[in-house]
Amino acid sequence: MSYYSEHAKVWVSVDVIIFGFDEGKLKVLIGRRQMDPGRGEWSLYGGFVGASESIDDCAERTLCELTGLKDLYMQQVGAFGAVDRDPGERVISIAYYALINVNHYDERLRKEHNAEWVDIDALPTLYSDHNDMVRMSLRRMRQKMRTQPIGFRLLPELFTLTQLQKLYEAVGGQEIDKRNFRKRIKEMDFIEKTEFIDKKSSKRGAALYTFNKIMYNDNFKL
Amino acid sequence: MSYYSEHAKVWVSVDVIIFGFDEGKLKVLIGRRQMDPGRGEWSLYGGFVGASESIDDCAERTLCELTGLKDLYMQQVGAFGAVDRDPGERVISIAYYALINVNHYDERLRKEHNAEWVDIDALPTLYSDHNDMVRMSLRRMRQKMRTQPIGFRLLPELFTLTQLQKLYEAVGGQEIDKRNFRKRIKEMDFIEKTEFIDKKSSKRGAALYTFNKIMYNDNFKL
DNA sequence: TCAAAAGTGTTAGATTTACACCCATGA
DNA sequence: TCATGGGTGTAAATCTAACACTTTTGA
Repeated sequence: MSYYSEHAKVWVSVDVIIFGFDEGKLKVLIGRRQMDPGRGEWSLYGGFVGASESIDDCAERTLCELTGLKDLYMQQVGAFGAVDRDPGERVISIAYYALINVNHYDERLRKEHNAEWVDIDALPTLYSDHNDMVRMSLRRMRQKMRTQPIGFRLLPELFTLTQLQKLYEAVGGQEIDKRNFRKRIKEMDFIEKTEFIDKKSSKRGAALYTFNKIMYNDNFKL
Repeated sequence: MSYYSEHAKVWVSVDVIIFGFDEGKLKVLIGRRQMDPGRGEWSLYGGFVGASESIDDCAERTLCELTGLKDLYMQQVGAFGAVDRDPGERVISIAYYALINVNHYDERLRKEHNAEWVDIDALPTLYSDHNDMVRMSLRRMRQKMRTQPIGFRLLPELFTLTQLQKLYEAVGGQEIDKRNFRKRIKEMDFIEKTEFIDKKSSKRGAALYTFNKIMYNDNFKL
């Protein structure tokens, strides 16, 4: 039985834009493409959608194959479907972005896949239309970040307000006034000051904060 | 030659959410599905992506087949890819929304396709995951409308400020203060008052305005 | 003792919201 | 003449942006 047999089938893949935050910079995880065509070119990670796999599952699987991590924050960006976007065959690809805490990403695994964290402002030319995908993901992620507290996914469990501010600056692409920023954060009751002090970043020490997800879900989620 | 032959291919279709504005209400164009499975169910219009057709082209083609119109405002919403979303076969579908001026849509053509304009607030249950697609399109369209003057695509060339306000109210789902609205519009120099007067809607007559696309593109586009 | 990051409030300006009456006209 | 939709301005409240100094402590 085949209702649609007169129509053409195509390959569908998923490409993931993996954002990380390290050394005060927003980074993207890219690697050298391991297959033809385009072998050796800088590229996003991706995978083909299996016959009995949802596209969301495919994105999660791809992400997990690369990082070993599950339950990451992930959002679909959209489908890229120019006929000749892939130099080999006609492939429609669906882009997803994910946010990871770089410290959760096993270095061994990273090296194994030849993956590299690259500064978002210093991205090389990527395979196919992957630069477009990154651009679009960044735009979406920025937008989301303005209205929802997703940034925590890029930070350690405990973080200082300076770290948080640097993150927002890196994502937004512009500096933020320290006092105004802290004022805004203080109003978000789901960002809680902990008893811990970070002594790494300064002599004086900075209070460590944490994101209370339960509080957020109960009291602030739309 | 086939680089990816070990991977499965799938059907990919496009579904279009066609928004119109009539009688002060935001409407969606839907029809009775003409093929199995699901024949006779309320459904969006869609079409399969051809082997040598980009997804954007497919969306335009689908839209044109139904309405006879080209160069409409259209935006991709995203890919829907649950394995069993289509009751017949595994089909991944990419949703696009389009904005049309209902007066440009030939009634004859509408009837020929058994298409109906349905109030966005009174949508029946649609085929497959089409209700999700509409919901998501509406969300996106709302968001876009807040920041870009796309609403004009839903109105006649010449429109009154009351019409424009009603449109924004219908899309946003809430009433707007008349004076504040007009103040805001007055600041948008690309909305120009014409010499024409609409006498249909009131005894006194209302000034007709138009959207100056060139002015907008030159002076306001980001 | 000093360099380096942490921490802290106030004020001016800009934006947003609320609100009510007169006007012109066709029926 | 009156019912109907068209058209207009001001003031309060809220939000946003600008701005500079003191604290702590390890080197």
